[in-house]
Amino acid sequence: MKFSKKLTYWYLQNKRNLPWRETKNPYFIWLSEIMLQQTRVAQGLAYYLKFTEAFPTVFDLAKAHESIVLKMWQGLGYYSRARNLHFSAKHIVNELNGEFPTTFLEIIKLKGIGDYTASAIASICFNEPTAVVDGNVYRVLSRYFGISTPINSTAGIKEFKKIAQSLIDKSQPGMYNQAIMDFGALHCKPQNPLCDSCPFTNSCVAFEKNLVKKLPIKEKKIKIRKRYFNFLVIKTADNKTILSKRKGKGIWQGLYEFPLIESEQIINKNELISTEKFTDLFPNETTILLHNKKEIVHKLSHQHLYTQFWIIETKSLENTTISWENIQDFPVPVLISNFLEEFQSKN
DNA sequence: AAGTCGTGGCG
DNA sequence: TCGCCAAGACT
Repeated sequence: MKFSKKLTYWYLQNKRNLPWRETKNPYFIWLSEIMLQQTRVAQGLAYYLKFTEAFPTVFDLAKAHESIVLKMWQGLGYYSRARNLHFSAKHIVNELNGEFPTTFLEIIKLKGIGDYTASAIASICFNEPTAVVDGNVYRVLSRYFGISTPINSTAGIKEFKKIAQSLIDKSQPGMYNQAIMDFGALHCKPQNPLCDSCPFTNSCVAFEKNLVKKLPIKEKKIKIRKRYFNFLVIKTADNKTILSKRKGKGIWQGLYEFPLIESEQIINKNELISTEKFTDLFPNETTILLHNKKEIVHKLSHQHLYTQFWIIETKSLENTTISWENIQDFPVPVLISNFLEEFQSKN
């Protein structure tokens, strides 16, 4: 039996019922695809429901302020997705008359949409036979065909896209694409794939050659950088604090945080108050208390952040300050959010 | 084109 | 514990 036919048969019996599978509205499909990039369905689902309720149309999303969008995205990670989503929503409303583009070549022009997402939207919403290649597809195809080309090499990306494109069911491309992804997610899993009950065992090269555990092959290992963060959690006499917006290209762009002093190592109170930034911020007398005795290690994909929260009590400040009651309105990274939850439960 | 960008779950 | 990796895209 043909690969796509067998896959479709499996899908119809095993597919997950997910809210974005009840629609072909490109705005909703777009939303779901962006949210699910490098993100598990279990984690993205609640955000999808929240977004579609708050922003039922692209116009609603476009007219929201970026900070509101980021606040709603808080906790989902990879925040450039939210910024690009919002940017493209405004572009669709202002430049495309509110109409979502209808072909792969037009869809992929949108900021934040690459080959995968353009293929997904074009196939699901507009029946265009463009094959998706995500982590699931790499795994299924590398195992089934016994391909050892690294999936994150330039050659591998081209090779797998070509094979995926050759396999797609052109009569139902949207269903086929979702079928191969669901098969990878539920059956041909990274660890402990269900080979015992697999409909493809009689033709799977990896199964035949006992290579299932070795495939797919991914090259390079990421390097993790250690950083040492000191957040200055200010409490003035009139119950205000300072948050600043992260700018530039690094982590958490667009999110807010307490004034940050980064150091080369873990530092103590004396070392903290002798830094230039500290004396700039607090020329006057302050009370300083280290909130967490042991540094909090926050792990990102490429960085480990060794973090200390310093509680600083001072009279009042000339800098722009915000009220502690309003702090929950600001989009913050999980590291800050976790601190706030614990800190405010005690105060 | 190799590095960067979050967070959480799993074995 | 710790490494892997999850509906990738951008620079």
